[in-house]
Parts: sequence; structure tokens; C-alpha cells
Amino acid sequence: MKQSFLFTKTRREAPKDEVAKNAQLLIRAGFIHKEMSGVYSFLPLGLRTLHKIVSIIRDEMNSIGGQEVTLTALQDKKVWEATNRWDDTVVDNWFKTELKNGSKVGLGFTHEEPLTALMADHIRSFRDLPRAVYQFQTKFRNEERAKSGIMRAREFLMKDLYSFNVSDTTHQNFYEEAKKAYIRVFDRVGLGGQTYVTFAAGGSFSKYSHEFQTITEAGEDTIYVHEGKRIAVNKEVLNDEVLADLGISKADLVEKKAVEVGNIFSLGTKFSEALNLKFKDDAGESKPVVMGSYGIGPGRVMGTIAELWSDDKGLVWPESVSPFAVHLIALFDQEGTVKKVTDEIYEKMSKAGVEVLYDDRDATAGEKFSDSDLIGIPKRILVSAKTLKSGEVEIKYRQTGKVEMAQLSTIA
RNA sequence: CGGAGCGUGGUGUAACGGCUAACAUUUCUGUUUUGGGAACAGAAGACUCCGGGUUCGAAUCCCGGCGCUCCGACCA
Repeated sequence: MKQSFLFTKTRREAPKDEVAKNAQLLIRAGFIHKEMSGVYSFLPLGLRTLHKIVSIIRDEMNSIGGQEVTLTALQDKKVWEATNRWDDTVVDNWFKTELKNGSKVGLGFTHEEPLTALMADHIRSFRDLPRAVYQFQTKFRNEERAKSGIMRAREFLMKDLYSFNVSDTTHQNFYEEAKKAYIRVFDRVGLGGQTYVTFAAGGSFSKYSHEFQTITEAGEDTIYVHEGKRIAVNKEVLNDEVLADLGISKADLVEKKAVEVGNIFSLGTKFSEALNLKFKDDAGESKPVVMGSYGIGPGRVMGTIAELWSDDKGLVWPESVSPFAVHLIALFDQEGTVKKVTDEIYEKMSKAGVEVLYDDRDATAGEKFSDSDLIGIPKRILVSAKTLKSGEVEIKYRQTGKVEMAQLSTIA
């Protein structure tokens, strides 16, 4: 894409109503736009990064047998009444509205109930199991107080996968596979080094659930990290029993602030019983399906990457989630040679399938460099009269600052 | 939901109750320049969040509303 074509502009300063580093940088670089507190739109650059994150998650969910669907955001209150979660005193962050005919509907904050009801239409026998179904869906949560930029929004994209198994044993097996897939997701998006599988409150069907917590000062959670075992315990559940279960001692734990980028938990048969999702086993006996739930917020992942991978000049995207692979920058000369050569490089790279953002604007060198640093594409290729003297271009890596020269013929 | 603070050109700031609301950035024109947000000249851009009130006079004081931010509570 030519940068002169991009409708977004970079800013020198962040709006004063943003304090969170992730939102400041993402707004300054033109990735997102704040509509109101806790509600953000994604602009071309931001959407490209979001899509990269989504593709990685999709790839890993498919690898464990997930089947993708899209459920509706509008929710029928009937299915929620089945589990007593329509009640505002039980769930306090519902956005509710009504149809012209007066029927009440909710804007989904999660999808256990409707998906369980949907699956009940299709699951009959043990032969229909196991199944895993997921979606990327906009969730609405009427948070009392939005904060931390895009980390805690009122409207946000969420990948939620639900698993359906015949027994606790097969459920546990899938749960472990899902855990591994989650670890791969966070490795691939560049958060692996700072992300810990964290033991958290389980609920009525399992002792623990697992959160994926990324260490950052911007986080809202407090966790206790065991570096040796690469695990952590959420402060909420830290007690002697947990320590004994995990075979660790409190002396080895370090307190850290962290952001919850994903979580997985066992649901048992709570939803399947309430919504009548049953199957016949091989003896012809009717049993409730054993379920699990697995969430990741791609927008929150993006915000977390922005927090972690940034410096005083701007964003520093890992290759896997960068909006473009290459930032091609031309410092025009009077003769027009640089423009001609860079145009050709751009054409060649684009044809070769390289995702390149070409700064073809009539701007000064300093401005182009500053914008490039702010946007944070990992690889910057610079063409100028100076580099062309020796028939070369300059390559600079955003993360390391390393600079190297390359012959024109070797590019694209 | 408790507590605190703040709303001024697109953005960031300034302005004692008193002149045409100032400065920087931004945008546009032109000249010049081309390796880290260059220089010069000219121009554009504001019902000072909204509605009331006090006053000879309100961006400024008072009341109400709306919005934003922060601390706490909450976060299935």
C-alpha cells in the first residue's frame, strides 16, 4: 500500500484523554480511533494487525479440531433464563434492548447459552462427540468503568471456543490440548516470553481454571510467578492448599502485575443440563454433554503487544502481527531517480507477495523516519540518492536498530 | 457504584471577571530544501461541551446536564 493513499495520519501527541500507553501509541500511529470511553474503532493499519492475530488464533483452533461459526450478537432471553443469567442481579453488565414488538433481547457478553442450545439441535449420540466449536465475535459488556485503553473495552472482539465431550476424561484430554494450543498462540504473536499459565478459581466443576497472564505494569491482575516451572498463581486463589497442589513453596514466587490475555475453564454439565444438551451413550443411556470454554481477546492481545513491544519512539511489532512486513521509504531527489527506482522496487515486492507499505509522500526525511518508527513495522528499507550511488538500499530493523546495506538486485 | 480532577481551533497548551480568546503543532499557497518531525513568507481553522443564572461585562463565578480521565469497588 502506498502511504500517500492511506487515509490515516500520525500525530505528534496523543489526545489527553488517553493515559494508557497502548491506546496512546495506537492512536498516534493511526491504528485505532476512540469513539467513546471503552469503545474503539479499528483503522486500516490496526485492522491488518488484528487480522494477523485472528489468523494465528484461527490456525491454532483449527489444529485442535475447532470448527468456526458466527453466532449472533442479539440474544434471545429464553436461553439465558434457563441458566438464570438473564437476571441483572446475577449478571450486572448486560446491554439489553428490545424489539419493535416488545420482546427483550440482549447483546451477547458471552455465548455459552446460545451455543449450547444450538448444539442441542445437532448432537444426538456419542458418535456425534467430541466436538469443538469457536467463533470470533463482538462481545458487549457494560463495564462500570472502562480503562486501560483497548485492554478493557465495552465492545470488543473475542474468540470463544466451546468443547463438547462424552466424559470428564475425554474433556480433560481436550482441555490439555487446548492449553497447548493457547501457549502456541501466545508464542506466535510475540508474547510467549512474558506469558504464564496461571492457576485461577475453577468454579463448581473443576478445582482450577487456567488463565494466560502476560507480565506488564499495565495489567490489572496480580499474579505470583514461579519462574522455574514457568507457571503462576492468581492472587485470588493463592493459599497453602494451592501451593501444596502445585508442589511449590511461597518463597519461590514473585509478585507481578499482569494482563489476562486468555483463559480456559471446565464447565462440566452446568450448561448442557440447563439447556438439555444430551446424548445417548453406547448403552443407550441419555447423558449430559461435558463442556469447556476457552477465550482469547484479540484486541486485548493487540493492546498487550503494544504495551510490551514499544519504546519511546513508538510501536515495535513482532513480524507475525505487523500490519506490513516491510516499510519502504524513499528520500526523493530532484532528478526523480529515487522515485523511479523505489516505484520499481515497490512493484516487484508487491508482485512477489510481500506486504509492503511504501512511503511515497512528499515529506522530509525526518518526518518519514519518525512516522516509520512510530508505526513500528519490523523491517525498513530505505532508498535515497546516497544509497543508490553504490547501487544499494539500506535495511534497518526496528527492534534491534541494526542497519545493513543490500544490493538493489537482491531486493524482491 | 463511592471518591477526586478536568472539558478552550483537528491535536497539545495559555489567557487576573475587562481590548479582536494567545502560542505551538496541523492544514493550505509559494519560495527553498532533501539522511532524523528543516527554513522563510502568506493564509485557513473556535458560538471557549450543552442549558440556565449572577454581573455593566463570563473561557473565568454559581446551579443543572452531558462527556472524559484517575483512585477504589466490580470484572461470570
